[in-house]
Amino acid sequence: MASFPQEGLKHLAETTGLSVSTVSRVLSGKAAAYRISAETQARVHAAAGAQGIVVNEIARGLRLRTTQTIGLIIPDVSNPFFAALARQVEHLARAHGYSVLLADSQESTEVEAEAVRLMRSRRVDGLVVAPVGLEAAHLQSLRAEQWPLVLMDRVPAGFTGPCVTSDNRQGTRLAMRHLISHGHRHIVCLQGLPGSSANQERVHGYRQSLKTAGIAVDEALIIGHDYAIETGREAVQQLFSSARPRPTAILALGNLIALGALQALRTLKLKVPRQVSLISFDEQPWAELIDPPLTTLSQPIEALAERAMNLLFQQLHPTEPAPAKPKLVLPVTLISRGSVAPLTRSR
Amino acid sequence: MASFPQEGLKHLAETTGLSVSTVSRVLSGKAAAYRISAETQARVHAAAGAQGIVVNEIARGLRLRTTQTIGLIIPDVSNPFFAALARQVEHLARAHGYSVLLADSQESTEVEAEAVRLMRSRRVDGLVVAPVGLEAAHLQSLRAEQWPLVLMDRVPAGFTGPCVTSDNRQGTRLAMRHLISHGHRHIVCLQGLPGSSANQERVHGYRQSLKTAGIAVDEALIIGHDYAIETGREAVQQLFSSARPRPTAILALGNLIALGALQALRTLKLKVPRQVSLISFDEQPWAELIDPPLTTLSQPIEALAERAMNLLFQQLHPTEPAPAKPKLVLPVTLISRGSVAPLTRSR
DNA sequence: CTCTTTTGCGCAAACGTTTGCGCTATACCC
DNA sequence: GGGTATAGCGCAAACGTTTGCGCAAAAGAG
Repeated sequence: MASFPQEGLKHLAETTGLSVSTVSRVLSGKAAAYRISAETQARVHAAAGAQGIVVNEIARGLRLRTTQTIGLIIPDVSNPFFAALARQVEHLARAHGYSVLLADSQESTEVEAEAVRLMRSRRVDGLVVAPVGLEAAHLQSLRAEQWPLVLMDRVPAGFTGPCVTSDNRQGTRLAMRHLISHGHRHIVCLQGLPGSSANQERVHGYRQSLKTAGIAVDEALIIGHDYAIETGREAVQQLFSSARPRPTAILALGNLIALGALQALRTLKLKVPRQVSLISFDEQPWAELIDPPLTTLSQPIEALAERAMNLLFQQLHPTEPAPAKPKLVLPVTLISRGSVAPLTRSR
Repeated sequence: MASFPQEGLKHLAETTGLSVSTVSRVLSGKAAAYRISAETQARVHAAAGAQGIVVNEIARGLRLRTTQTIGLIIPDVSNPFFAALARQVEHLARAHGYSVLLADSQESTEVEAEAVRLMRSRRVDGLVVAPVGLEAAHLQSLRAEQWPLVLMDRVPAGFTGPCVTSDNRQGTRLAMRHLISHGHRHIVCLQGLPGSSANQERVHGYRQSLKTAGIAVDEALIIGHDYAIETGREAVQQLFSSARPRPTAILALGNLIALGALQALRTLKLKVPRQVSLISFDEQPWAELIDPPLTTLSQPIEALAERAMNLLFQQLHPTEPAPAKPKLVLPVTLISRGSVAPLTRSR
């Protein structure tokens, strides 16, 4: 497919009357080391400029055992949080001369494992993955084979290796302190993927905060099973239309979940924040424009990606004797807007 | 990097006592065609199952002159419109056995051209690109070399080849009819990238609609220079704080632009829709939750991606004598919410 | 029992690079 | 002018597959 005769070092060698070796050396900047005359270099460059692209990276990859490619696995690229991560990863990769092979795992461990297999067979130089987070085996085996790897956002139990996450406990604690200090006692926790580390830590922070405040944990208030918008909607729908005393606040553990919650609250005709207060994980451009402006927990997306890529590059180009097994945890900040109100007797 | 001894057909051949050829034939499903005995096949499969991944796709790609990879170039993956496109493209690609090499052009023609060069040297089997749309040369040259290619969303002037876009004129006409029927005469057009085709068509629809309604086009009301949130904000800031008679409606040609506009309107303390009506391109989950709920033009994202991929697969696996040069145009729908109000004398 | 056909598999070339080594021609030294 | 050093480049092997062809053994035919 797509083969013009004028391609490859071979053709370049013929048109210049030189050998493939020489052309290769000139084009890969090894001219000096191999004493190629300035005149010959010029000849090659001229011819190379005349043609378009020249070197076949596939053949190069085979010979050099490196593809200058990093694999990126993301649970859902259309989730703006991950989209931003992906963008940053791609930029940093390109800035360092790497291309990005993208896979969307659709929050499925099986798809993710399959993606890992694929990336291995494609011989990516390294992997940065925001895992589903329920299984570590396929990731751990990469490490066992010394395959450069960094995890972002979530890290499954049993994974021992470099990773960078937000400080999820601190995040929820920030949010819970905010809610509790406004008088809230019945706080719903709209969780994401239950077994997944980020979610677990957030839920842990939720429980801990309640305990610290001397509030009993009502397990029925921890609800949800993934990060989808529909799940948030259904959870709120169900929880707020039941007979039990109505909760007065919601902590949504993801931006899509919060959107779903808002949809449900609207159809239930519950006013935010008058009747229900809401805090959402993930800061987004639309957060301040929502009705009411949404109080959010902002994760340092760029920093997450940047630190992750740094950890990866350290593995790709080892200089130091490897700095232990770094687990970076980056702070989350609370952006206070209008979606949280003090609890009043009015209800 | 990342090299375990137990990898590759070679090793598999040694452990089974067979030749590399035989192993290759079994693993690639050519067993029958080469009369490999059932027993031998079983032996290979057993050994292959014991090891993990086996075949080196790089070497395979070199030999077979196909990488089972498609290149995806996107102006900004963090823009939810493109993120959704990217997700869909990735899914479809994988469903057909292809991987996706991702590049984010950052709305820069140079970066895009560089990305194309890269993808060519990486020997992707085909390319699907949402181009910046200002230049066609680097894309057209791909076509000249018969490189399978499809454009999405925008198509630069001078490009002759398969592409699929939204019906941008129809979209703006829908929006303009809506606004004009509500009595609006001074309508701002917050445009995206001026020279880019999607934008041009949208602006064209804007002008046409005004003319049809007998309204003079005020060039000063067509403002903006890209799809960024800041640009939308600044444009509105500037336009609505100047002395001239205040426009009563805004048509934003992108979801981020609309967000910027809303930010600016809020700081200017202009009420939507009482003082300013607003319609935005791109439907998003948050649109209905904005204050006020946003009237939007919904593009058929999944369909765009799906049609584009179909056009690409037709090129990758030609069956028919090639169905001309397909240019697909998909309809846009108006979702009417609360951000448009009838013009009153109140101002 | 010999000759032909079929079965089952391996040999080796090729894909397009990179690179260690070696070869020739010129330059330098005395 | 003979010998050595150096400059400038090409040969060929190797990376890990796939595949046309060929060869040995088994099976079938007579």
